[in-house]
Amino acid sequence: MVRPKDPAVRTQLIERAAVMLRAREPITLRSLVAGTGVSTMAVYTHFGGMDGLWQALRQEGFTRLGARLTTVPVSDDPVRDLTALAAAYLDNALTHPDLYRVMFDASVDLEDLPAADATLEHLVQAARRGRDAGRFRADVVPLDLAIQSWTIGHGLVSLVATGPLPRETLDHGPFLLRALFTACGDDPDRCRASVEQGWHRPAPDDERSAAR
Amino acid sequence: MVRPKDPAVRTQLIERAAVMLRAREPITLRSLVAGTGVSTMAVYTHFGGMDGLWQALRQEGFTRLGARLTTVPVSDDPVRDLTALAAAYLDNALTHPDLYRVMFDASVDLEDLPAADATLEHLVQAARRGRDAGRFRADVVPLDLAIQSWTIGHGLVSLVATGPLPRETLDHGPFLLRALFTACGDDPDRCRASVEQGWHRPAPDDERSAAR
DNA sequence: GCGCTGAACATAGCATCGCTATGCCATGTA
DNA sequence: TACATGGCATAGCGATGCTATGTTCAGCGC
Repeated sequence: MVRPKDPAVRTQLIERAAVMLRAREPITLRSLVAGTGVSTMAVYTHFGGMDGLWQALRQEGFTRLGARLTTVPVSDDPVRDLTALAAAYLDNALTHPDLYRVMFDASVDLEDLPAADATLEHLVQAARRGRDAGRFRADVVPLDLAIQSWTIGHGLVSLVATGPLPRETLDHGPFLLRALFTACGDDPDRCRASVEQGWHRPAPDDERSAAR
Repeated sequence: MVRPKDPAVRTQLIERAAVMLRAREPITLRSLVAGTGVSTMAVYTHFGGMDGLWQALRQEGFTRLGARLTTVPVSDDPVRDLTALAAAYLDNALTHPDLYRVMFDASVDLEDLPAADATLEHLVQAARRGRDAGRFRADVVPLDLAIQSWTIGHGLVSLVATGPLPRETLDHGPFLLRALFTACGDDPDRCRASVEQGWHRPAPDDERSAAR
């Protein structure tokens, strides 16, 4: 290693790609490096090609999603928190719809699995706290409940963001979450209150404003 | 119209594109027409370009899905039928994963909405029968329940087919459907039995064998 | 402190992509 | 039967991702 590669170039290209993605501009090898001062070869030294760039974009998407989920505060009501996490998931996906599409459009890349698992872990923790707090039955497996919550969130957002259903479809979220949580043993009335609070909790908008 | 366009060419190209899709071969204008005897211009006279071909492929996917759902018999147990429809939806998506991806990957095309609605209509009918039969509460809106079922099915299959989760994730299907149906007023015990029967009902394999 | 080494980067060119311009020809009509 | 018209084949264009080749510069041994 006689001449280290400049990490600033890497982040610059990823950032520019994310901006172009949001602007609905086609991301092309030449259009990506145009105006940056770097040449097309930089994409190959840093990412190994366009495929590597897309993979890096997926990582960036999961990183931003993880940062967004981290802003969800932990309260003494795990069901409310779990709902808030789901709401934050939907909000993030609709705030960065193109990035979200990139994260799940491409064929599965094993390099992306750890990032996806890290995302899921947020839900697993909340599910575990809900079980330990007695809101869910003792035989509820936190990972299973997390996957089921993720299924509802991902189903909703992909049918709306990249699918044929209108945005109002997201209003089914609280009902679906209540159905799930109640089936896991939560008291219907408490569940309704918790989901109501978690769903409508105003999302911290630092992420949204900082991203623009 | 002095020289009518040959409809056989159109179906031949769509069929070939579907085969190449299943074979994981990249579908290219030139590779598509290679060996068919027709030239690249045929794609433009019949589809107006590659975008039109992809749209035709989406239509084909919805058509096959609709045909698959039609094979689900109507019984005297609407909840079982609704579960069987969901199971058939998953089965179809996993039988034609690449076609399924094409159906939902692309940006929403207003031309595709009627096809998607026709798919949804199967679920709406079953939901309505479930409500009229007294299995669901009278205030259950069939369209809402259909959308909620679709959300679960699409969430599961896209997290598995084009996402990071393993195939066993589909086993969460019955639990999620029971949670949903029970939340709509179905008796838990009857619901469990109906979902069990609908989920494990052997899928008619004419579609699967005919497609290969 | 200097020259060598090798990786990062710039440039040019290749194969292939989707698409279009153009000409031929088959076919329905007068 | 002669014509007009739209389907289809051919050739070529701009743009794509990628690679081969040359240049430059940071880091190490002496």
